[in-house]
Amino acid sequence: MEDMILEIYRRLLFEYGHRNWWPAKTPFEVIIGAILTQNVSWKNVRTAINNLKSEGLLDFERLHQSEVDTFALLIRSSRYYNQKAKKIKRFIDFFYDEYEGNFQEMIQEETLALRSKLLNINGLGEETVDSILLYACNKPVFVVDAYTKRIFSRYGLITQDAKYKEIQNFFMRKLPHEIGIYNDFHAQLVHLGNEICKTHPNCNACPILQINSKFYCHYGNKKP
DNA sequence: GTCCAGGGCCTAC
DNA sequence: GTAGGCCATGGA
Repeated sequence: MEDMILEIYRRLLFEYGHRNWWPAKTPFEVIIGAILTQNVSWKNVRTAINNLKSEGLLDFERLHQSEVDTFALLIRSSRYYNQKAKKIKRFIDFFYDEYEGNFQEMIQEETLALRSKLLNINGLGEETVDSILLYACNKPVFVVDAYTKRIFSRYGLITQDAKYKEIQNFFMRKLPHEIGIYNDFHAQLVHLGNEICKTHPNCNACPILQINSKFYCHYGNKKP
C-alpha cells in the first residue's frame, strides 16, 4: 500500500474517533504539561498539575513571581522535579524577556523561528518544543515521541536508530500538512501505545495490524 | 522487590 | 557524533 502512514491514521481515527488533544484546559497548562511529561507517565504529571492548580500557580504571572524552590516540591510526582522546576522557570523567564508575558505575541512568530528560540532554552528538546508548538501554539509540526518510534520501528516502517528529525520529516512528507491531522495522529499513537495495547491482549483488534498481515504487535516483541 | 514510563543535558571518547 | 551517566516518583 503506497500511502501506509495516512491509511494507518484513517484506521485509528475510524476506530477511536478524534482524541481531542492535548489533555489541558489552557495553552499554559499545555506548556507546563509538555515539560513535566518528559520521561514519565501522564498519571504522575496529572498529580503535579493538580498540585500547581490548587496553589493557584497554573498561571503565567503567578508562576513568574514564584521562586523555583517553592513550586519544585509541588511537582515532585513528575520525577526529576528539581530539574523540571528549573526548566519551567527558564521557559517563563524567556517568555517574559522575549514577549513581556504576552502569549499572542509569542504565537505570532513564524514557526521555525519560534522553534529555534524555544530549542535554545536549556531543558527543552525537540519533542517538548514541538508539543508546545503544536498543542499550545497551533503550529503545523508533527510530534515524535517514544510511542511513535516504538510503534513504527516495530512495524518496520522506520529504523530503530532513526533520529528525531528523520522521523518527523518522514511523517510530514507522508501526511497532508494539516494541523488537525498532526494533532490527532500523535494523540492516537499515545492512546494506542499507552492504553489500548496494554489492556488488549488480542492483537487482531489493533487497527494498524488489519492493514498488512506482515505487521505484528508493537506492544512487546512477539508476533501474534 | 523489580521494572519502567509521552526526555534532555553533560561528559568522555 | 554518540554511548553512557545523571536526574530521582509512583503504579503495576
